[in-house]
Amino acid sequence: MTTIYDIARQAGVSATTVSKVLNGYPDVSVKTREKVQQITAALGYQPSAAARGLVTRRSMSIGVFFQDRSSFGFRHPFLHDIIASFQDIVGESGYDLLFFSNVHSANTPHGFEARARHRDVDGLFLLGVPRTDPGLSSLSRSRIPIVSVDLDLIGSRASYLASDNIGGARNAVHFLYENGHRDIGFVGDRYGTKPGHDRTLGYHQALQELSLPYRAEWIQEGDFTEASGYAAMMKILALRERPTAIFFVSDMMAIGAMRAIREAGLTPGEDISLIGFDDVHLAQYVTPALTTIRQNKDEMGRLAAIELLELMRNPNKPPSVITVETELVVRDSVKNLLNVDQHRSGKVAGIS
Amino acid sequence: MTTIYDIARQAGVSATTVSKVLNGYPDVSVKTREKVQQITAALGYQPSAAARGLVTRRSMSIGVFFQDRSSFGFRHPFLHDIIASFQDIVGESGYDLLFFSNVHSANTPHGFEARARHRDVDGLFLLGVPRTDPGLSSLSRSRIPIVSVDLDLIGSRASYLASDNIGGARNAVHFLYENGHRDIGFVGDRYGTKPGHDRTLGYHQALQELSLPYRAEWIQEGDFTEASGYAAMMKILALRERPTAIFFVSDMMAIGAMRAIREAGLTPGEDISLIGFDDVHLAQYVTPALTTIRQNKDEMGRLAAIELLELMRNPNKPPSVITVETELVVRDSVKNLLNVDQHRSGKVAGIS
DNA sequence: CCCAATTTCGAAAACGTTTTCGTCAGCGAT
DNA sequence: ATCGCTGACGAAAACGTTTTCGAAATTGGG
Repeated sequence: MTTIYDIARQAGVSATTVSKVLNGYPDVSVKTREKVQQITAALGYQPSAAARGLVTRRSMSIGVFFQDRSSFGFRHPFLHDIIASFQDIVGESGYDLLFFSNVHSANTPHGFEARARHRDVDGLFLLGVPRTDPGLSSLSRSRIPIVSVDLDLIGSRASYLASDNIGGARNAVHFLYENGHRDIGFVGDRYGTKPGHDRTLGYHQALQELSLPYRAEWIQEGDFTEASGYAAMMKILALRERPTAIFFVSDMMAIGAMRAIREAGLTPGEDISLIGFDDVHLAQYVTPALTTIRQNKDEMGRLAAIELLELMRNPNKPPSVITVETELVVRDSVKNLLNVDQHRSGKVAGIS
Repeated sequence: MTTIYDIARQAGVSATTVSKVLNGYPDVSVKTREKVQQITAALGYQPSAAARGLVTRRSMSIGVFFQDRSSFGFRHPFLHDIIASFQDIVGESGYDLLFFSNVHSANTPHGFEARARHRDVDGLFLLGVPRTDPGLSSLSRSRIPIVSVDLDLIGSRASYLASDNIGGARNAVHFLYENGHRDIGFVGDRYGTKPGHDRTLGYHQALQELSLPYRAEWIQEGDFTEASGYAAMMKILALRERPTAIFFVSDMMAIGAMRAIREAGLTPGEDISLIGFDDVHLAQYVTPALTTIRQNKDEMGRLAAIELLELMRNPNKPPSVITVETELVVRDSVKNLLNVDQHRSGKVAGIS
């Protein structure tokens, strides 16, 4: 390995001086500066991150705890998009991303915090970690900057970011209402995730705001997967009195429900209207194309990155709760009960 | 930070001894060993990866160069699945994954190799890197273990893994043939990626094997995206003599083509048969459900991991070329021209 | 020219480990 | 008693940086 000493020798200066030009210190003459730079380039020298990190206590890397297939066994492409956007931003500031393996805390005896310390990461990004994970408690007391998404982690240096799930859910119900629907069912989240909880809240709020009746038999629960949406729909289809529209807390469940509806000999979007949440890639390709509440993934990643950068830069920055707006995407899966001459728009509203 | 010296002091031994018990050296008595272990646990001590890495020259991390939106601007969920599977395996051996930011080598002046050296990664995993990237040349000469997927990187320590793209493409064409199709079009890859190239090769081979005519006007090119599939299909639809079936080198292009076919007033899977490649998640939800050649993502990740682990463990291991088998997934998008009483299977062949 | 101020440079300590090698004690065999 | 082993331990060097602080060299003002 070529070290700082090799350069020093060739340049006829001390290692200290080399270090200084590499780090942009001002107290070195232009002449030696240029000489050192030239030799550095010629040798293709790269500083050792380990050695540097040892003394600076920083690694220029951000630790990521990312539970892809969460406890209920599905993969959420959604989170990948957030991460990609996140990395774009922090990458501009020179940070690389360290993805911890074996994320379930069972395998990481000392929990998230210890592993972060071990690697000397400068910050932490949490996605898809179940809020019940016991390893989280050590994090809330940690002094390492953290941003988590969809996980209401509170701590002195931990900010938390999520879509406006309550507002989004309310918009979904209001949209159905505006299209003449009064009997509105709901398929929620069995696991009590934070987003699931908030969307349920939004549903209930909207019901109240619109003076719509709460019908327990129209409420089902699922686990965000296509299969669970199918199962939930089956139960609703078995009812003698059915809702005219249903709000699903995830697109995949709505898509599963479409299958159930079709199997019952009915037409989704015609006999029963559906609206989802997320706007997964699939939503626009399914028939009928799914009307949904889009989560702005790029914006989520971007804001998470900006927040974490700021937390890392400024040790006195207090944590925040960041909410990013959702957006109604109208496609073809909810029927307008008021207007006969409704037109089905094949276009995606708001897509640029 | 609690260091090895803190433990040593409390245990009344030297730092050397502590280090030895932490690393399982045999020359320490059971008594002191247990004492040290107990104190270590009590203090929640975690060794500094930087300090350790500085002396051992290993980091217990694997660098990942992963170009998500590749030069032609699409995201491939496919690669995420491979990475997840890869990480599961290497994680068992204690490796974490370091994702480099700013992957396009323009931003990484000294290229992949220098960045890997900088971080002291023990191995490298490459996905989605265009084979034209100038930064690759330094890698082929590198002595750091590398596994790349879909990129025929050769080097003394670099193995390369891909689906059996030739065989898969041949199977696709043969399957169309078995269903009575003789006029078989092709939508290939404009960018000359290695997989695209191999699938084109497979198409040509199959044509020869089956003594089918090569019709230049039935060959189009795209960039793997839905939009480009749509465009390619438009051109083919404009022809006076159309093929009865088309093989697309990616599912997304086939899905785009479906849209074009429908807009032309025809029915995909009925008037024109389609077969794709990849088996993306979407494929089973689109109508008609897309018949395709599945790439075994889990297996790819798993084999890549095993190969890299072995390269890292054994400095003398020669590199290999690893091919993983594809699998025909029959759905509803190719019509059987031979049998009138064909049955459309809604089931996905081979899904567990 | 002299002194003070300013530039420019380098010695040395520090960061937290691992690893080599030597020391020392104890012990069994002669 | 002596010798040689073995088992247990520690001193010290090394890994490649950064950073502090003092020394030396240069400059500028009078």
